Amino acid sequence: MPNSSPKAEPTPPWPKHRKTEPGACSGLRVGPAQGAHAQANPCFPMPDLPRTKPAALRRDALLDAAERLFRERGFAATSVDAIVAAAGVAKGTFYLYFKSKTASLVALQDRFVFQFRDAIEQAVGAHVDWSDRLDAWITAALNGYLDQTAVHDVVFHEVRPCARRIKSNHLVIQSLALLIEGGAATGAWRTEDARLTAVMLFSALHGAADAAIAGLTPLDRSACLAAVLRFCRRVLGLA
Amino acid sequence: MPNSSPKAEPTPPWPKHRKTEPGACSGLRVGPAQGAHAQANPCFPMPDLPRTKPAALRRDALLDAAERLFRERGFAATSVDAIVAAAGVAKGTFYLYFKSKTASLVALQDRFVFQFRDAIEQAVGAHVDWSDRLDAWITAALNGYLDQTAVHDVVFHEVRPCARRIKSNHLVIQSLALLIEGGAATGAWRTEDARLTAVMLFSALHGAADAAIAGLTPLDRSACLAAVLRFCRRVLGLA
Amino acid sequence: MPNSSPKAEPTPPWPKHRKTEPGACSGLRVGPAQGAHAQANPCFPMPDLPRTKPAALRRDALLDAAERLFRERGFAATSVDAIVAAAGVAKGTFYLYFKSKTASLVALQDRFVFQFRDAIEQAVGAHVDWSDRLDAWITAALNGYLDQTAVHDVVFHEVRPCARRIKSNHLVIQSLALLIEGGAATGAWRTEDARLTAVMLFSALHGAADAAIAGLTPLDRSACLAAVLRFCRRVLGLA
Amino acid sequence: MPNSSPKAEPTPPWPKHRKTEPGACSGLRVGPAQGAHAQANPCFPMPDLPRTKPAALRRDALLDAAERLFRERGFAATSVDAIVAAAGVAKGTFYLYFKSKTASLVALQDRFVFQFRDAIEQAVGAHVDWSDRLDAWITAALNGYLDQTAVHDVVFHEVRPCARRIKSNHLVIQSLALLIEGGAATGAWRTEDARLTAVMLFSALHGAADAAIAGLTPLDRSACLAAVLRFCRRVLGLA
DNA sequence: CATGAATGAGGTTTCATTCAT
DNA sequence: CATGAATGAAACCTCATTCAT
Repeated sequence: MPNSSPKAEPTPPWPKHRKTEPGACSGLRVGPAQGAHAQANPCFPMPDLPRTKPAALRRDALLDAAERLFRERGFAATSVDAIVAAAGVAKGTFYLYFKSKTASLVALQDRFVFQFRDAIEQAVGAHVDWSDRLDAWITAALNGYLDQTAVHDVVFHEVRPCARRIKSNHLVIQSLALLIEGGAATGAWRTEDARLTAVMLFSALHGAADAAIAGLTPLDRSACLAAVLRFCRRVLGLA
Repeated sequence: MPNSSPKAEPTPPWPKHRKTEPGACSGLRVGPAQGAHAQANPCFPMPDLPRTKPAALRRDALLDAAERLFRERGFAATSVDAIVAAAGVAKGTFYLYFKSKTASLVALQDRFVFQFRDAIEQAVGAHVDWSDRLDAWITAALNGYLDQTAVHDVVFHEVRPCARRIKSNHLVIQSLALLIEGGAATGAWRTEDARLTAVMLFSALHGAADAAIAGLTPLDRSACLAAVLRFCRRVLGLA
Repeated sequence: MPNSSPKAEPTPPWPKHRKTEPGACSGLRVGPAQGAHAQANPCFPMPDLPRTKPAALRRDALLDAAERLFRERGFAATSVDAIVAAAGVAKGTFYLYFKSKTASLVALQDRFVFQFRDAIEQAVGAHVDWSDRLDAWITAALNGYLDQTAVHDVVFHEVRPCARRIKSNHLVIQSLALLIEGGAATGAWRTEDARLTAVMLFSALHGAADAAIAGLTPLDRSACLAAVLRFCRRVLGLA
Repeated sequence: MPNSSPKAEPTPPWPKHRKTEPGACSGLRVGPAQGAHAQANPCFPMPDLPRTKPAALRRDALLDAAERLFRERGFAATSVDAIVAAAGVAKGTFYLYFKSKTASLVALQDRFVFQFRDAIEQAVGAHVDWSDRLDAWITAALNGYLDQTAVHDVVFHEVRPCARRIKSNHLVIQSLALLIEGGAATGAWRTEDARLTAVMLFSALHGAADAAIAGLTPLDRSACLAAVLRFCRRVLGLA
């Protein structure tokens, strides 16, 4: 891999090695031209560490690298070069796993959604009382959001056409809407339009979290949670 | 005559854009290349309209063109070339008025902010009763938002680091917070934390609007407004 | 919607070169657009010669092209476009090997320095007598300089802040200073300040060469050399 | 340092100009478009200070501004915009006095040459003894050079095609050559080739000054001068 | 599975110069 | 004498993607 380019040597020191003289090569090639990598005695070449990994692991490694970089510098500002450097693979490898840079963002979204939803539903599932379920939902959502802010942002913000935020959170809101409907059906609370209420409550929660993150409210996390819970109960006529 | 310091980047001070004596020149209008001005029948070319305009008008024209294009294709997808073509001026003229493409986006934000705030405050100012003022605020905000969605999106979405949305809306939320505080002070309603309540109410309003735009709720605009108003009143213990 | 901080330049993080999803792309060789490679008869298109070369060769080819063009038209007047055209590669390839146009000039300097120094020291090394060594140094330097004038000029003239010429020649002068000191130590000649004497002798040599090149003196190369040698000996009290 | 060809257009004269008929004026022009100048209260307009100056003064002011900027940032890196800003005039005014940016550099060269030569000849003229005249010449040249380094550099370095340095200093060297010849004619010293000796001595002086400026020699100005004088005398067989 | 040299369209920005007022 | 809005060619540099090995 005769890299004489001035670009910084990619993070991982364990180098990848290009192996051979290609057969149909131009007569010009005078030497082995192995670049600066041939640090070992060329007479006793290292038996080429295996560079391969199970596909799933490699894919995850790439996804991890991408997520970190997207978070740190934004999607558009992150080049595929940077991702592969961070993952310690060659450029082509990236395209072995993702059709495009955008495709890797979508993969990240899937990963996020799956985990986020899972966490909420698991929390809710532990309760039977409707009021408890509501509290659990709100709590899990707020915590999850606060914990994953950076990822959430990058994953849902950086896409054009900047789909309405609501749309992105469709599944999560649906979950809340069902909860609200369920509670209403059993008389736990009253609501005119479960779906729209869910939308607004979720948005309120989101906004409170954003404010907390932005440092615009002096409240700590638990106080924030308390405020959101109170807000919800009031909307649903609980308190 | 070697240079002892081997790798130091020598100060590279040449201008990057023109390397040769320009000689015969740019300003020379030799052909029909009059840019986008030639809107009239090319068979009867105008005898050289003066191309200058008062600076303010030119600036506005550029801003208008930029806003339209940003709305239609997004900020990043809009090239300065496109903007100047739409405005009917040369590329350099753009940079006469804005330091960079990004700077033009900022100018757009300023314009938007000014108008949006103005509209809300004007609507509120027409009422004295606190409840009416609240309703007016909500109504004006929702309508304003629904009317200006496209601009709003482009103007506030395309910036990194995607500052918390809440932050961007700081001024507007502040306005709502003051309103809520004012009402609370006179006993028009009760609230524990005017600021956080404002944040959440504004977010809820925003979310409802987004849902309406995204077509996720079957309600029309007035029904949406009614729902939001009801939501607000409930939160403030009014109804 | 409004953004409270009015004028702050928002971090502008989008990549500057590609704004839309690239989709089907550049690398795709769809047409005959094979760049400057198609040197063979276009009627019988080569079945896609491999375009890759060992990095070192490509780098050298680029450097050669750059040197020639810099010499012919000057650094600033040479565009990267011209360089890559001359080297028969795409624009991006240039930036694969050099971080910037300036960086390629630096690479050229390195190349020149290496060769120039080598030549002088090799010539000197063939002698043991101090006087012979001095003559050899002067001769090699003058010849080398006269032979490489064009390269020398471009390589050391085009940089700002036009570091004192002396500085650029630091290594070479150092070599001369050591020689003078060595001779003085063994009583071959006398000198008050070896370093400053080296500086002045080297400058005198340089000046004589410049005059010869500029055609300001009617002497041929050997006469010029003789004059410089005589000058030096006189300064060192040899003749 | 003088450039022998005084007024010659540096490079082929570039054609220019265009002329068009103004024709009818658009109705769009609404104001006088006075730009940012109208800083005073428009209701009580300042009675327009006269902005005009005698041509010679304005020209000098522009030249001063240009010299300072060229010195600080280099010729190419200095824009006409910067010059006019520094001189406090409008862009067009610059072109009223200089045909191009390059022309202003040439004007600067003339100014420099005139002053430098004058200073040396005046110093020499005060002596009659040949040895004193030589000393005076060297002293004045070294001092003048050390005092005017920055200007000298910018004025003689930034032009393409980087004429041999020797050529630029033609007049000054000629002056030295005549001095050496004169002394030789009267038997004050001996020399084989006055012209070449002058070249080399001047170069040595130049080199010593450069080294001093670059901080490569620990000597102060008077020590440097002493060394150069000693060097010269040795070359001419004086000491 | 993996590599990495090569591509090249596309973008932003600069600034010398003109000319109508 | 002076202005300054407008021009527009031309430069540098980026990076998503391909494909021969």
